[in-house]
Amino acid sequence: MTNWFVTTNGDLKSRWEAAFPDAQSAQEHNIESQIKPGDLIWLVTTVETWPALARRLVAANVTVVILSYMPNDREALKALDQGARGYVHTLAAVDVLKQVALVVANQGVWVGQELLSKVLGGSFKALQQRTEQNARPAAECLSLLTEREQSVAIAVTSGAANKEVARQLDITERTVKAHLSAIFKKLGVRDRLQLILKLANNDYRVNS
Amino acid sequence: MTNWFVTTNGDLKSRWEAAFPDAQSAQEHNIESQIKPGDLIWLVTTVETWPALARRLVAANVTVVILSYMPNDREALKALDQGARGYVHTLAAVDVLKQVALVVANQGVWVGQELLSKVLGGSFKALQQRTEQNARPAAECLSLLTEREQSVAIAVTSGAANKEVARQLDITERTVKAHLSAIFKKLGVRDRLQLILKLANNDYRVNS
DNA sequence: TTATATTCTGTCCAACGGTACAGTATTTTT
DNA sequence: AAAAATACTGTACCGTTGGACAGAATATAA
Repeated sequence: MTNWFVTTNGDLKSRWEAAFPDAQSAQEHNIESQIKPGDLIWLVTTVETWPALARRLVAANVTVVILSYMPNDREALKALDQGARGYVHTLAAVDVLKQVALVVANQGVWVGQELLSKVLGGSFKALQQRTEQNARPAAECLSLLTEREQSVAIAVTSGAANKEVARQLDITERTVKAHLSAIFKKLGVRDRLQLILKLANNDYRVNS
Repeated sequence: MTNWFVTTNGDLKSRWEAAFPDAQSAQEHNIESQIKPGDLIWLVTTVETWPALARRLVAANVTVVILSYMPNDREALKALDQGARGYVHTLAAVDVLKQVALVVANQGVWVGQELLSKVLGGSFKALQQRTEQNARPAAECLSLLTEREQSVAIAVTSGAANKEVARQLDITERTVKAHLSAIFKKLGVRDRLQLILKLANNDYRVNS
């Protein structure tokens, strides 16, 4: 994995090197021919075509973080919309840059806290009104299960098929079935549907 | 800085200890008297009063991360709105927990990539659309169906098997299947599980 | 009156789900 | 040290599910 810093004029090289000694610098016109999948690209918004470039880079299977001298909501949204995995102030502290790299390398997304709450702020009220039924005695059910069984139960509760659960937990489908059988027995349900309903705390019909 | 894990019953202690050997466990009623500013509090949503508790903890100058067994958009928004700095699956891998700790300790915000893109993906309008869609689940979906299809959908959503639905509606199992196929097609779901989740307004998928 | 929508039914088949046997390895408890 | 619990995998069986073809009767709309 290589860190690439894409700027118009090679600015701020010393900062990049302080954060990532092995980092490479590149320019808008030559970056695309040098990248390898999995690389991490830091793209400064002073590159006029940054949105299109970011999109192409993302399509090429690299991770893109946008650096802006003047961060703002709209630009952040645009960055994320292009598939960028981070949006940071260009002059963020070196430690922060390292942190961002860690996060995006681990499938996370980085945006600053104020920014996030700002971006989400508008829709809070509407959402809050809708956040009502939070009763969840699902906890008691889950506590009857072993740790692994809980993982399986929760995956199933999200609608996953056995094969998908197996992939998620990196075990065979057979093992998923074994866990599920144990789950059904412990919770006294006959199948995954009843399990969902039980964990969703809806009353369910056993039979008729 | 101390890591505190707040649960209802001290569940999953082994996981916390694997991630943070020095972590302390606490319960809803005694956590507030023990914390010091700068501490990191992991709060599980099975604690019924987690939103209010989170808010008070944030006000006390500690960092709060919300852990949920069944992550979903609304809950995530609520968590962030209370001032939480992270929102993670309770059963996230130990490595992920460590990662989250690093991020929030450095003034970052952690939400999963999928969630964030779901929330931010596209634009504000898209966000609002999505929100609206999530806000009125069953009614809106059901109105797309014919009367008979609705009956079938509702029966299935209560956990009934095809045979049971057939008995309830006094039709053959074959007809139930026919209705179901139409339902799946209209609502764009692949099976009865996803149908339940859709009608239960809980179509969040864990992991990838 | 032709067309469309709705409701109902049939057979066949591949894929999925759950169980009945099984077993091994590791850790925890007694 | 023995027993129990946990995690994992294998083969085989059978019922369920959903789709691929289908077709037929009735009501409503163009």
